[in-house]
Amino acid sequence: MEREKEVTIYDLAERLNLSIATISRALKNDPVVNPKTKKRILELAQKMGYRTNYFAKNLRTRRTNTIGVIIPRLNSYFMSTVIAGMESVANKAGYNLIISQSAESFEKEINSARTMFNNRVDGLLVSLAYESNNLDHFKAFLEKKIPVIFFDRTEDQQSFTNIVLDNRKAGYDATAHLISQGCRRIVHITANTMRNVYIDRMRGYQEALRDAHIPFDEQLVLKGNLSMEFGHAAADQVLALPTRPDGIFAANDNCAVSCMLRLKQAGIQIPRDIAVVGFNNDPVSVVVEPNLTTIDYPGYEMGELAASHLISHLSGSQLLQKTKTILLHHELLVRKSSQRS
Amino acid sequence: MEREKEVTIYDLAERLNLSIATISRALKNDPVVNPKTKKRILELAQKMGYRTNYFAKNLRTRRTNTIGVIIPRLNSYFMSTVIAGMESVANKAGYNLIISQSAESFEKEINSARTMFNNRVDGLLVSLAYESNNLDHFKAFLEKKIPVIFFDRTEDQQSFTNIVLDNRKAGYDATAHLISQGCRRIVHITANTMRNVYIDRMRGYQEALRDAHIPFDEQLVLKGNLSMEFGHAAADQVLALPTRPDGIFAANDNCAVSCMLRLKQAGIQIPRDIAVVGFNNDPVSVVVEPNLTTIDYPGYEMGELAASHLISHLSGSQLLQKTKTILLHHELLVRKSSQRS
DNA sequence: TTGTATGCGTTATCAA
DNA sequence: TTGATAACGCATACAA
Repeated sequence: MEREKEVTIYDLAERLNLSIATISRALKNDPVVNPKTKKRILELAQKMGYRTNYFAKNLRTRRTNTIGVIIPRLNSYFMSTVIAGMESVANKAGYNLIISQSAESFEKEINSARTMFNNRVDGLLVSLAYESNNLDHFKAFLEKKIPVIFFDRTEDQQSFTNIVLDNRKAGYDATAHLISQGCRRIVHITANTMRNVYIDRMRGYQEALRDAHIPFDEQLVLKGNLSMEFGHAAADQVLALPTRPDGIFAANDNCAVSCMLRLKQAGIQIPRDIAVVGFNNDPVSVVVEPNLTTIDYPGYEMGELAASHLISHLSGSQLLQKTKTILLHHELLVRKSSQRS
Repeated sequence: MEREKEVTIYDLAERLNLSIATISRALKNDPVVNPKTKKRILELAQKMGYRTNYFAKNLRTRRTNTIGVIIPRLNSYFMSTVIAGMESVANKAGYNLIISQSAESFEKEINSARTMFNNRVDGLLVSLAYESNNLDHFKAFLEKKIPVIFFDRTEDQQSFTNIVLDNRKAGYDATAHLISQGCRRIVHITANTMRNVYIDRMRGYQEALRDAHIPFDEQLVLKGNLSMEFGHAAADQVLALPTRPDGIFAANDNCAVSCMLRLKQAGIQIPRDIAVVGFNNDPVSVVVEPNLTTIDYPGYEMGELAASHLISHLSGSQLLQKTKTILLHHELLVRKSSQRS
């Protein structure tokens, strides 16, 4: 696997009878170097196929132009959209993305964090795993002043910036909508975790009930992993309840959809018997029949925002370096699955 | 953005009154160093929070342990599954993935290739853009003996390894199945590009027709970008045909699904009036009603295979370094959308 | 405007 | 088994 030798600034210097210092300056477009010589240098560099050695450069400058991304899973529509947004911004700014999946495991997340740390990423973008219950594995970044931004799946803390939806409000909106359609006995399908996004959506659900003077019934909260399989199981649970519910608010579209499919199999009419609202605006929501009412979650924008926020911080153009929470707007998209009137 | 200073092997050497050479050896677990001193070194390294400086290391060793991945788009179920498979293999082997999206643009793909080259990736995994019509932008890799593997979207060539499905066979299977269900007038919805996957699927379609003595009708081939929007448009075209087709083979599930939705809107019964087969086994195929018959495309396996193939090549454990084509197995999943008997 | 010299943190060669 | 030392390719402080 032998490599040919690379062209370096020494080679260029020798050919042009200049010092490597001048070459180096010319290559980074330093205004101090004579335009004519700069031109000669750049032309020769081009001709000889020179390419910057980023390892030497990084070794010198102690920056890597690399952003680490830790996410639970890549294979969801939402997450791949987020990554697409990040990649687009990062690429334009000359940053590379290194992506690692925690597979919802705390242990793997810790591992990923260490890898990112050892790879000396300039900054880190993280969406937490279900299992993660503390942020100790990010302390090292804090100590080295490497910025970390959490997005979507976050935790309340004072040390890092969070970028999230107003999940409480979104949960409220979804539930209030069901209530406005006449639902009184509303099931909430959510994740079996303390992760913020689910806690907050549930809180919104509860508040909407309270505001409508509907008593909260623990029995109507179904918890699982939000997979399509769990959607089926949830439907079975719904059907087995002594008094049939008339509405379902699911914390994710995939789960809502598979739940709908099972309910329909069982002869339930949607939305007449049971109205359904999901979360995320996954493309599948306009495939299922009736189309699923859902909360639009701007994944691409979230990715762009997280990346650009981090990068502007890194390039120092960010005045306010303080920790904060950034809220993205959501929107309730009303479709057939919930419209009774 | 000042950083504290890092612990280096010099610091360890000083503390232990050893040379950096010994430290370096101990850290890479060189058997030549005394077990006792090795132990002392590793303990101190741990205690002082030493971390390898990969830039120095890479600068010395001329390897980066980084794999570049260039793909058209990240936000499809198939592609994110592929990436997930790659990431899993790469991570275990100590490699990082750098991902770049070409957005189906030839120009951006060239750009991405250059970035990857400049970042000195150890190897490259590529799925070509719609627009790409030559591979000149990968010549630099060839010259530097940096291995490149193409997957899914490839091009016939002698220089690099391809990992693909037997798209011709898959197209044949899909079409033959429709024929077996009594279809005689079968539409093929495909991409507006010369990319291998689509050409081959179409070829299989034609061969299946020929074997069944059904004349090929150019009019029944609908070309577009395979988006959901195009699925709608394709449905409209189908409905506008003078003689109504009785079968549709679409080169991708998303498009097949949106086409089905529109046909149903128009009062067409599926599969009775028109039977439909898709491609990819996207989760949406079991949401649409009736469930979509499709070709199972093992994305995760393809990602794993591509990455492990590349890595074993890089680590030299690969005996056969010759260029070749690797075929993955596919499977026709027969569901309701095509079953007439 | 250009050049000299040094260090960034490793690995690896040669000696001891 | 360990040590001294020379690269690796670049950026930069200081000098000219």
